Amino acid sequence: MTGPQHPRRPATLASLAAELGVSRTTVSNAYNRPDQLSAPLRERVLEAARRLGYPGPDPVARSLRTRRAGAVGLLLTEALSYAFRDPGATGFLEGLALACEKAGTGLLLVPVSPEHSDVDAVYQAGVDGFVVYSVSEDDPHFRAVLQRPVPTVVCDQPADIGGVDRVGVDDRAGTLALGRHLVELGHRRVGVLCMRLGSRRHDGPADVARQQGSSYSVQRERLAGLAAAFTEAGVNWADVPVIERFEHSADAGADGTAALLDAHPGITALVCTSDILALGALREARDRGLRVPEDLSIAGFDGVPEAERAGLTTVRQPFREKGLEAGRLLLERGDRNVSEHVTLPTELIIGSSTRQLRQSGEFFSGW
Amino acid sequence: MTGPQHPRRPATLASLAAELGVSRTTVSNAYNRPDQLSAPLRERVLEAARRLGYPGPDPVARSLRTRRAGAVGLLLTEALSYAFRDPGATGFLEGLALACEKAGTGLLLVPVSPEHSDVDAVYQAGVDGFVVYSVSEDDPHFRAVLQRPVPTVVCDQPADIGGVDRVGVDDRAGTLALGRHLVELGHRRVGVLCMRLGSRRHDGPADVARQQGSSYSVQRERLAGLAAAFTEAGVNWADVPVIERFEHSADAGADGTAALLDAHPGITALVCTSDILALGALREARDRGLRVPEDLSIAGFDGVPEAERAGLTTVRQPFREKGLEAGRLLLERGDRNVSEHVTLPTELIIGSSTRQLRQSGEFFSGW
DNA sequence: GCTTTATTGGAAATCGTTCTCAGATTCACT
DNA sequence: AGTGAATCTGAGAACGATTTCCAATAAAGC
Repeated sequence: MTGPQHPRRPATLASLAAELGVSRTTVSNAYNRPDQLSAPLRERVLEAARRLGYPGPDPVARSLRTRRAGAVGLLLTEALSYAFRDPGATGFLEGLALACEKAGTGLLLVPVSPEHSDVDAVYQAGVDGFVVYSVSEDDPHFRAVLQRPVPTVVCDQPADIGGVDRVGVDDRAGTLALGRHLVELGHRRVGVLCMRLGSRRHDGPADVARQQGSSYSVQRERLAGLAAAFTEAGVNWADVPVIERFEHSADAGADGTAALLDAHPGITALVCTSDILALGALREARDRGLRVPEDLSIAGFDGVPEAERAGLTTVRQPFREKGLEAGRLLLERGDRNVSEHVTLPTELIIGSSTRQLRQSGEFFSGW
Repeated sequence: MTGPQHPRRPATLASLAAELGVSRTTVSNAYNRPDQLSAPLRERVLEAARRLGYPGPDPVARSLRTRRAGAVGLLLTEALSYAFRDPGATGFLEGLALACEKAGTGLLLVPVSPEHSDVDAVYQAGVDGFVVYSVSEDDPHFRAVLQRPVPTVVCDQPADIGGVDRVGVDDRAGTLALGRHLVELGHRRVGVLCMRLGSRRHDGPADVARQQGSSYSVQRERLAGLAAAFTEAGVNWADVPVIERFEHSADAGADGTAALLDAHPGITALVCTSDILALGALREARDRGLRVPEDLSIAGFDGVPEAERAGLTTVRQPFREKGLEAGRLLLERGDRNVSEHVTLPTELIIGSSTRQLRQSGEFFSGW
């Protein structure tokens, strides 16, 4: 097998044309419009290209001229590499990739590292549009994306950005259903473990003001849904302990659960606003000798495979479909002017991690 | 929050320069060489840019001029979307993404769908180099990549391509160790379930000729390692049934296992050349009422998290490191001329799915 | 006050295509 | 042979920036 041989001065369309004694147009047509020139001539051109090692029209020059890059950019939360560890993000990516491959469009992952905020990467990306996956409202990279004169689709957050499409789920309805489920089971003394509410690291209790002022609308909505469910059951939401964790990992979930249980040993149910956190909560509960769900009910959000395998009660959301839909919005937009908003449904999955509260004296408040 | 406003005729560097009454060079310098012009002038330029909605230098035009795209292309096996379902591929992607984000380089996923072989996508990609992940030797997309006058790094396969870098693992040594492990446990009557050996669909037995003629060097090597291990134990490799499956999924693994056990009920050990297949094998064995490892030993290859959780005996390979290394080879290559080959080590993980063969009469051949 | 030396901004060439439009050639048909 | 239609081909202008000189101005040295 012979390797690639690259002449030090690579051939261009012009040099090939000169070599053949034809015009550049002809060579260009040989590649892009086979019907615009005779078959033998076309073959002659392609043969010469092969001989001179001409790899076909330069993609960058072509993009400049045609004003089409043939790729969409993807801006992700956190570090780029993190996306491949998060099951929700990979599901989304799979759907988006599916839409892209169907359209023959490339998918450019924009390098974003949490440390140096090199917004440059966004300005450097040669793309026809952007998909933004779940970033903070004040994310500088997102700001940069909005500057670029290309269509943009946001998934999940930020919500309510004028002029851009959005696809998401009804987070509030999801946690509302989940909260009501727990209420029905008799739970009144609950604790909540949520994901980061701001861009700056904060690990600890989050009061109502912080909850409502969060720059992450998804968390805001999920907490609001829970608040509504418990408020309508007569619980004073301000008394419900909400613990926030900056990192999104099972370890953080376990750690947050420990803090929560230390401070509020009396809770009978723990709601985590993501499955990853809930998996950590399950671990921590077991490590403490608490039986789930006998001693403590635990619920999550997202419906990632690992959580469903563990029998977690959760709210399932269609990650893959979100990716597909985001791709569709971006790639199949004609020249519409109005922005579209798509909200996909969620589904309450009742697993074996929640159950009817034991009717033990004072805490029972059913019937 | 106000949305992005895009003037219908977007400003260019030239129009901005005209507006300000300065030259294009000055505007360009304001962005790229702040030290080349006075601070007040620079501020005046940036202010005007803000006012006119100029989003900064066009990335495509800049790429054309500077001959740098600021991105590397990634060519994957199969469909692009498949990569996000395969745990090995996601591990690799995570490592590669890590290397990219460190270098501030974008990662362009080249759209490849198994149906229409639109090699165009490869020629369309504006990138400074390619990473190719585990494709067939005769893959047309790969051929196209070799045509492009940019550096290329291959991960896993194809091996032995002149002029391109490669990173992989010693597959043969891995299965050699695995095979010897089984031999030590007393197994002589074994069956093998392997991944696709050719680009065209084929599901069924693969004789030695087909094994050695495979266009997938990874499978070739893994089978060769097994052959070596069992040959040195006195087993005639040609008698060892090897079943091939085109799809790479647990379902295919279960299905292949069923075929293998139907045709060769006497085997005491089953080696799968990937963990995904092995997970399906475990399921099928259980469905048949076979106890693993008491009635049948099962082993895999790759060391994906799910398999290790299941206690599978396997050969672990460092996916993430492969990605990191591939990125390093591509991004940190100075202007070296010789191609580099990196081989990372594997590790035999002995789980609970293999055990000493029961000393039952005629089949026992230990001591 | 005159020359030397930094500093700063500008003119023009270039990167490799595609596109428009007009001119040239071929071909069939009367 | 003449005509009109059909088919190809070619010259030049974009596309939007960067880069290499060069000229002009300002600061400094004697």
